[in-house]
Amino acid sequence: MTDPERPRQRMTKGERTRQRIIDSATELFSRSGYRAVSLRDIAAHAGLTHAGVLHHFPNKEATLIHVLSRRDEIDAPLVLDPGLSHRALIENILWIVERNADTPGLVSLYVNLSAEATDPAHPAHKYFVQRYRVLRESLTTAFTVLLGNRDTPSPQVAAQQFLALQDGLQIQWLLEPEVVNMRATVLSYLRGLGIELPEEPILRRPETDLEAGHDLMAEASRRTIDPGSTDPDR
Amino acid sequence: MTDPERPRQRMTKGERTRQRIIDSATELFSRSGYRAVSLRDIAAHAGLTHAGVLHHFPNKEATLIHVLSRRDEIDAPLVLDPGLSHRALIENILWIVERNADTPGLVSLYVNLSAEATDPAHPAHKYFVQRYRVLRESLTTAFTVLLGNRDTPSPQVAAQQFLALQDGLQIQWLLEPEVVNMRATVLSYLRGLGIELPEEPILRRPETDLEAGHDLMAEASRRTIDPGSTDPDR
DNA sequence: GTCTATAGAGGGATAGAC
DNA sequence: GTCTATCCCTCTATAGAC
Repeated sequence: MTDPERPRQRMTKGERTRQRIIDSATELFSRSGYRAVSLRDIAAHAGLTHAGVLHHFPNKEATLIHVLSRRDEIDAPLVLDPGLSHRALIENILWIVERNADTPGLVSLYVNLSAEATDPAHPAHKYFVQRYRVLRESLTTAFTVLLGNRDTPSPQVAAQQFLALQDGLQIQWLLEPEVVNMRATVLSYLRGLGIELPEEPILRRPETDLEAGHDLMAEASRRTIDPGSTDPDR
Repeated sequence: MTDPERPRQRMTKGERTRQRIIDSATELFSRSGYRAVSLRDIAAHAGLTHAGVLHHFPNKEATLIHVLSRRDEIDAPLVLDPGLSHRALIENILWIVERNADTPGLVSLYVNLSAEATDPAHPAHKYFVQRYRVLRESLTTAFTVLLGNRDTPSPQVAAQQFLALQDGLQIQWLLEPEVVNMRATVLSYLRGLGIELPEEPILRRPETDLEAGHDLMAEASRRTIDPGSTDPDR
């Protein structure tokens, strides 16, 4: 899988084009969702024709798979590293909430996709089912410790509430950014659970094992298209 | 506006067809969202051609407006009746949560539409902005009283959290209905706020002033198409 | 009130030139 | 590696017959 951190100079021309295509797909899917964006839209944004895009990816669905995979390469280590403390997991999620408030496009991508993907026929359906399973599991473990001997909510319910709160807030925030403070509202929920975190934003990205948790998407990808086989340049 | 309670016998043929079209549109939008459903899909489901649909509605957008208006005629009195007590408002919302768990299509409609409609260019954008404004306002007033002299969360934040929780839970529930109990999880949130409600479902629809709050959609409709002018039969 | 026919735009995907 | 050209499909919307 392409390493987004590798300097562009060291990439082949094909790799750079693939990168540009995924950048464009990310931005356009973010704005309007997967189904409403055409290959021609993506191609125009990336500066080539739709046939050019289909030289690098076998079909439209493959571009979506790559967009999601790349997000996971960046974020998965923050939440799936098994070496993470329970507190660090919550802090890292809070950091993501914080960063989201600066990247409305990214938020829009996940809001649109997670809604579309509730349809079992959607190409990203399995991906989102898997995603929420993994996140709920991690959070349930963390809350089991962090909630101490509280009896309500249960760690399982707290995990569902915590994730639901973030998703729901994103919709309200996209509709009216001025009236919703995602970070403060999530913090307030955690305080209600007796979990105190610093009021100030974290700013810098938390340090992580960059190799951790990269395979959240792996199963879903394999069921559809092997991303590795779609690069005719290597 | 058509009264959905009036017996079908007393409707003209045109009214019945319009009703069937809106029923079909509701079901299909619920399954796949607005943009992914075509007029031909709606027409086929309602048992006529797409040209037949366009005889009753000037364009696709008008069907969406009518679908949303009809939902509001049913649900708005439950949350916008000014004669409602603060406790009754929360109970009515809980009743809606309860009913939602029996109507996945309806849940899917709002999940898909509220995501699509975060785009300012979406025909239902203004509608959803308005919808959340009104709901937050009602809930803020209710929480101002119900939270007593708690200082955290503020009534405004509680209103945002309460709505966000419901929206986010719907996504998780649509993805994996077996692992999410929407009613119990919302109840647990309210208990955390010190608001105790009966553990058992409410079952029957709460009684309301059926005329209350019908104009949530009115402004948004007027800005696009006057629904009254689209029925050539009257 | 509903249909067929059609216009005109745009979608995904493929073949083959360069 | 990228293009043009093309196929074939589906979309929204309109015109006009019945």
